[in-house]
Amino acid sequence: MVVTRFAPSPTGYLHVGGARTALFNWLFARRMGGKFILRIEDTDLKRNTPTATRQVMDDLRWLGIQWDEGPEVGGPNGPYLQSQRRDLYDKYVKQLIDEKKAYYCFDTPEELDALRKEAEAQKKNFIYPRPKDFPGESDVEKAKARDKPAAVRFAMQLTGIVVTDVVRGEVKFGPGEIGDFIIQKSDGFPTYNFACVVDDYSMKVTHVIRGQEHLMNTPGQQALWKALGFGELPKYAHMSVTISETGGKLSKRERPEALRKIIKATQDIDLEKLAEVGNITLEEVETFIKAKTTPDIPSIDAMATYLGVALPEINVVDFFRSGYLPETMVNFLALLGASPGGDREIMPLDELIDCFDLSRLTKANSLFDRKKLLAFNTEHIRQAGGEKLLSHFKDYLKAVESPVISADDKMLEKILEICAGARTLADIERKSRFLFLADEKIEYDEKAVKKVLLKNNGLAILQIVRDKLAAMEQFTVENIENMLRSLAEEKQVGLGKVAQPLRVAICGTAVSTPIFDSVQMLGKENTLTRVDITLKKFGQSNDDC
RNA sequence: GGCCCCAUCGUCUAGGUAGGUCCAGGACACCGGGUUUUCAACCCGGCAACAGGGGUUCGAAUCCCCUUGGGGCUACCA
Repeated sequence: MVVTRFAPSPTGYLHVGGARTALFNWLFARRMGGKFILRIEDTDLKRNTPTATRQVMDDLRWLGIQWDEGPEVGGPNGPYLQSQRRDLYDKYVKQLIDEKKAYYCFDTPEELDALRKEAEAQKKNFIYPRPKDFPGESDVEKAKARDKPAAVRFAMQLTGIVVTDVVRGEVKFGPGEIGDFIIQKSDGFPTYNFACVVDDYSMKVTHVIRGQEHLMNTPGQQALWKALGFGELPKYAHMSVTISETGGKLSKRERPEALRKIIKATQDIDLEKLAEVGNITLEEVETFIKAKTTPDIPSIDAMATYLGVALPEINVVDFFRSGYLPETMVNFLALLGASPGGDREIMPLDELIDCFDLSRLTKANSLFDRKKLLAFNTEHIRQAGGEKLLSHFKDYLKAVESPVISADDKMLEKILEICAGARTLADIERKSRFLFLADEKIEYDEKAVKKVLLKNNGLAILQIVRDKLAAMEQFTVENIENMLRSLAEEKQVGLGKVAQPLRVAICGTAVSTPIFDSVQMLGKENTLTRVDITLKKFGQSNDDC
């Protein structure tokens, strides 16, 4: 049976690169009728974030990626947190040491650094100098007494290694190219390369599908696998890497960097206020701008919101909060660096699973194109249809704490219906939120006011519209439409000339749900109140125009 | 610096494993036009690529080599 796994380290939110790796593993397992395991690689105490595991699981679930074994669901090969598997790693480390396939070393970071610098100066690859005789337990005691760190290194095989990769074919590594790497850190935790091998074996993983950044780890892991006597190797598939628009691997750093750029490029920013909204000190803001430190994600987000700027989405939650559907993400990610062949693009999940094939993975790196993602989202919103879209929309509204959440299902369905063609859920929320604000809380967009109210007799027309609305007995979409259309005809102007002032009056902005429906949904009373407020507020300034 | 991977329109890609059906197809973006009560959506049309150089072959986007360019790794991170 095919067994795949996704093994993130809990250092933060799940980002799209990780999501893609998880998705490919999951898709392949589903396709082959196999199992998909979630394993948390929390062996680096310094980098772990307490909430990260929770976050990653939430994000995977939002995408619809269910794990058959792993945290919370359990399974026969647990525990699924590496920090809880120390005994297993210790056992294998001991085995390797006993068999003289691994040895203790006591170098300080400074000593290693010096060796590395020397190698570089000689234009050579750094290879750790393996001692002739491996240190024994007594040496470990001695080192500890002198406060020297004791780590364990794997005595790497000296012959060359060939990695057989499903997407790249045979990749050869010459003899002596891979040095003795550390398998157990001085804090007693295993390193990634070691824990990964032990776990892939003990969890019976058959296919290791991961990013190309791991290709260079593979010869070492393969050698370890053999030294441990684990038998037949799993199949390896190293996928292309996702590149960002700014070049280089898509990384979590991009959001803070984008924010830093914006802050630097903007004049008159109240740094104290910025620190306050970001819940950090003024000093931290300053060091952040100087690119010396990076605040936490919530701080970054809060500051961006305060500045009213949109940062590029990187994490799965970012896309959720920007109004993308999980179906969009899954479809788009499944096709990034992979292709079903032919012209197929927008596909439902079962089809995605059906056509998934490791041999269709692309070798070249691919750029994450947000514009195309937007197009995918537009299409998926269109295709999602009633119930599913409604449920996604409600999830979204809750997450962004929109006032629109106060609407009942019928109302939300109506909004979704009249917003057909929207690109994101955020668009729909933006267009409809005016319906759920108090009449006196409407914020007027300066540009919109200038353009449609203070020009071309906007206010005068608005007054006429107001009177006609007030006189209307049946406040129906049809009547509202007829009234506005005939008024436009009467005045010999386009419908926009009479509709836009009304729109700005009730929404404060030039963009909203279609005007006839908007007015009807708002209701006669609120509409008139808002128009009156608008007329009063901008009435005087009309004289100078 | 060392090692490794990669190379078709601006972008994602089809075609490449079995060379001719490819003066290279689709999608997104972009440009032009249409539709339109805003923003979208929608409809029609257009622009646009086999990185360069050598081979092999009757014939190469497809096979080989070199150059160039991009990316990755080079941690007691994963």
